[in-house]
Amino acid sequence: MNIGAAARRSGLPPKTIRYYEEIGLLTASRAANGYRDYSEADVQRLGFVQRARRLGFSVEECRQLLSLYSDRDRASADVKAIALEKLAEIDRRIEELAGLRRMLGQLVESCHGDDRPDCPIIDGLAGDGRAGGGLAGGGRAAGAADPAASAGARSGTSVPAVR
Amino acid sequence: MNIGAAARRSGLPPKTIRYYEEIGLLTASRAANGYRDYSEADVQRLGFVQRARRLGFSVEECRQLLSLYSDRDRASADVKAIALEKLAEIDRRIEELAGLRRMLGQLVESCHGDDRPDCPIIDGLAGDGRAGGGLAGGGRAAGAADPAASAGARSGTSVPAVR
DNA sequence: GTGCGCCTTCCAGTCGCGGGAAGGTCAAGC
DNA sequence: GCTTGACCTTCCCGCGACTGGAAGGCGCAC
Repeated sequence: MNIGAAARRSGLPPKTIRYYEEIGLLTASRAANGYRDYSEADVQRLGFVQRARRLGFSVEECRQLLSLYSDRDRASADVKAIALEKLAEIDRRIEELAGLRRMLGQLVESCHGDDRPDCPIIDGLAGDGRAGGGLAGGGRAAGAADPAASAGARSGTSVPAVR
Repeated sequence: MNIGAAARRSGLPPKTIRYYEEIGLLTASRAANGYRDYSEADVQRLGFVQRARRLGFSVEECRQLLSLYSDRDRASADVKAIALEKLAEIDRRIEELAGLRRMLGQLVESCHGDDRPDCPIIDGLAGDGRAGGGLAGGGRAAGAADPAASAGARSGTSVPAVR
């Protein structure tokens, strides 16, 4: 099976499949003409990665999950641990966004939104000190309770677009 | 004021301030020795951008907000429109994450997490068809009701880390 | 004069791809 | 046999919003 067919069957664009091969996430055998050649099992793995990505797992996490996938002696606890951590990450991200939403919502609510220049949103951003929320300076954003020993990451948890 | 002092007062790292200058978001005058020199008004603008970024506005949106900030004839409606759109974006993102959370939560719940290899999480990712949620193939993720004519973007809404 | 901390520029890397160029391959149609 | 078009290959560049580091200049205290 050529890459195009594998792409249609797995839901991943050919470019992405090549990228995954380049970074060593997946492999593909080659036909005599140099074309990549995918087996049914390959397509299975491609679909596996596609679904894992759509659930919010990073490519590196997909690597771990793939290795567990093909490990017949895995402990489901190992899989669950990864999933639980991702779940916690998603929760943190939701909390963070909820905090943003709260602050921005307050500003928006207090703004008349007419043709006059007076604007509490601008004032809040300008840091006049009257900002209620966490807009001050050194503070932590919002919602997130703990310093969050977040895994080296800036806030992201990005997921591929569905098309 | 040198860049270091401006950085401490605005909450932005010097690297970021230079970057903002490079992309034309802000400007800085230069002292005789070639050092960047920041006025009080400059520091105000830096803080403005810092707070806007922390609220989830992209750098391009910060550009618009800055221009409204320094426009004495602005209509607060213009500011509010930007903020409302951002609010909607945040809401979409939260919905999307909530959908992920739901699906992943279901998988996690159904996994015993012991030392045996049987694992509904792996099975779900492997696409055995028994996946309840939106893991199938061509479908839309979860939560998001509408095709979402989302502004050219893949899911992101990233916010700078607070430190 | 020498050490330290600050400043400057430039280059490279991050993450997960997408776009597009330049060229090879294959099957269908004439 | 020849062309056409769809497919495939590799390669490099770009995104957003920075961060890290190298190499070198400046300012001030000791």
